[in-house]
Amino acid sequence: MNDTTTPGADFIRDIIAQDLAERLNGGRLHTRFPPEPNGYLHIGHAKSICLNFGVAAEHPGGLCNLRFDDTNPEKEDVEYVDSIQEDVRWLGFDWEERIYYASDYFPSLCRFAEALILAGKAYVCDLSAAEMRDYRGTLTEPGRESPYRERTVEENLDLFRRMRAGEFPDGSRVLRARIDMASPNMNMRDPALYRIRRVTHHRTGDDWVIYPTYDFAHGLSDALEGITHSLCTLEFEDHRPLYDWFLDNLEVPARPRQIEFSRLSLEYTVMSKRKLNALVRAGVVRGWDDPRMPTISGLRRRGFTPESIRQFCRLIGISKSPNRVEYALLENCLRTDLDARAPRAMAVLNPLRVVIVNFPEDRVEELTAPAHPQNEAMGTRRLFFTREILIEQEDFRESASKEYKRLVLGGEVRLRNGYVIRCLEAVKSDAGEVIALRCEYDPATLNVNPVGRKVRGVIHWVSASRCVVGEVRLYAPLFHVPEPDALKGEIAEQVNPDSMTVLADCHLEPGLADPRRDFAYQFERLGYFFRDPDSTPEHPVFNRAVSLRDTWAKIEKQQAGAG
RNA sequence: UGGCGGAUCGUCUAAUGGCAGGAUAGAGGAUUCUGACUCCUCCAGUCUAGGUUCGAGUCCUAGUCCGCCAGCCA
Repeated sequence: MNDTTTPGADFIRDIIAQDLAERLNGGRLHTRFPPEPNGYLHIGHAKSICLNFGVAAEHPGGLCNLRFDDTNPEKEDVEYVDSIQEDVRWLGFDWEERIYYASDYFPSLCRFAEALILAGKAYVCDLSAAEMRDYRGTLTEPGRESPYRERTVEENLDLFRRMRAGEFPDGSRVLRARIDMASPNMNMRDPALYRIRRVTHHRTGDDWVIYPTYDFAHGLSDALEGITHSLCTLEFEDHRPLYDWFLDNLEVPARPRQIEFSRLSLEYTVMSKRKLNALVRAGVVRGWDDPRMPTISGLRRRGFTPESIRQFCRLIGISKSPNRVEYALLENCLRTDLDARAPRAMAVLNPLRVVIVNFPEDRVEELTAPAHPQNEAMGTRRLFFTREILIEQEDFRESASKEYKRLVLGGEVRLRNGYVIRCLEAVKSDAGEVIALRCEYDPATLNVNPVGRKVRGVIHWVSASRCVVGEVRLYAPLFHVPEPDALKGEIAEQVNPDSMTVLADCHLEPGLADPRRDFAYQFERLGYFFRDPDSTPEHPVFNRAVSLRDTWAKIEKQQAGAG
């Protein structure tokens, strides 16, 4: 897939181009992707990754760091650190040697804190969390100044050092910036800079009992790394004055600029790590990488390609507008990518037995089919035609209007990559259901259309004896409403109970016994399918990443609605 | 009754005072050994009301609606 179609300039790229033109920061461009390692990355993070790494790659000398914003050990874990790196790499981005951790800056941050204390711009506050909330005021009323706000520099320095030395219990004191308790911006009402937490950190162990807050750590980490453009989502807009306040009041080596954009919302799914975590914990999905999850690992397991996700991020663009992107757009990106590249195969999901009465019982005929109908370079594959074959149950009707382009009693269809067959008889059970078909084949129709008559259509099939039996999992959206965030109550109780359908008696063409593990196949007429890691050599398991566009299903639905 | 931000086809997104364009979805058609892909055609939009201007999606004024903010989360 061509990654460069529709470059899609946006307001952030415009700002950056202008900054570069004005030789701001000496003409340097340096961004960063700053995840907190407290969960798996999702498609919303992909948007940020594509922006940050993308914008850096577009300019000569542009760089993008990977930085873990690991300032809250209570929620963080190395499991997430590892998965995040894997996901960013898989998406196709490279931070080279520039992998950083906010926790690496804890000593520097401490020095910054002391500098603020020395300047009379930070103080140790003994208010409890509840008292602090009370003193903070409300959205419409100013807050009140803490009784500890006027401590001397010496006292503050002493207290802060003793906080760090572990002399005080958890939560008993915080270091606060001394700004303005009457600010209409709540973030400026003497925000907390450091809190006491005796929690083992996944990188620094028990070295620290005080940890910096996001606001204090983030902008200063940016400055320490020489970041020029700090791109983040809209909910941090209110934090920008504070971000700038730290840069203005401390001696920092660089002057990064924070720019905010809208986070991604996708129809029929949730995006908050809290909610995704709840789904995992409640067991309604099989893990962070469940193919129904909007996580990078879930999309990967489902069969999405990095290219399709990057293309999606390109198409949705970057803006500050509220948005909720249609799920169909994501699916379309995958289809477009896979249509060009996915090898073709045949698989029957709901089998119906067909006996070719004029084909000898012991004969096995080898057929050749292209791996891709529009791309000869992808080569060919071998199929086996036998007296007994399997077709899709829904590809046969005893009678149907001529709009139905499949097999009917007495009618002819072509078996994809094979012969034309005519249905002579439907064999029924005592209950009256069709359990098998008796058909005859026309030996003159291999790679040749019959003369003087037109077949109804083309259906897929597999040999009943020369095939492998496997499992196929079909997926529907995790939620049945386009905006699940608006649902009330426990998120785990709201998931679509039919979000996964397991078909255990699927018959696949022989080549699928040992499928490629890096890429999806197109099962012709059904969609794109990707081998699931639950597969064993004896029992392949495939996930349907996305169906093909299904015009017939749409017609049938309309007719059902009209009738 | 506080602060910050946002509003353009159904959806996402361009247009930086000068032809409202693209993508996707939708409708119709062509083609077809995938009811796929591809190709062609069509439908469809500037939140409201005033104002400035030769000219406004863009600037001004007043509204409306939506989002975020009262963690020692990020």
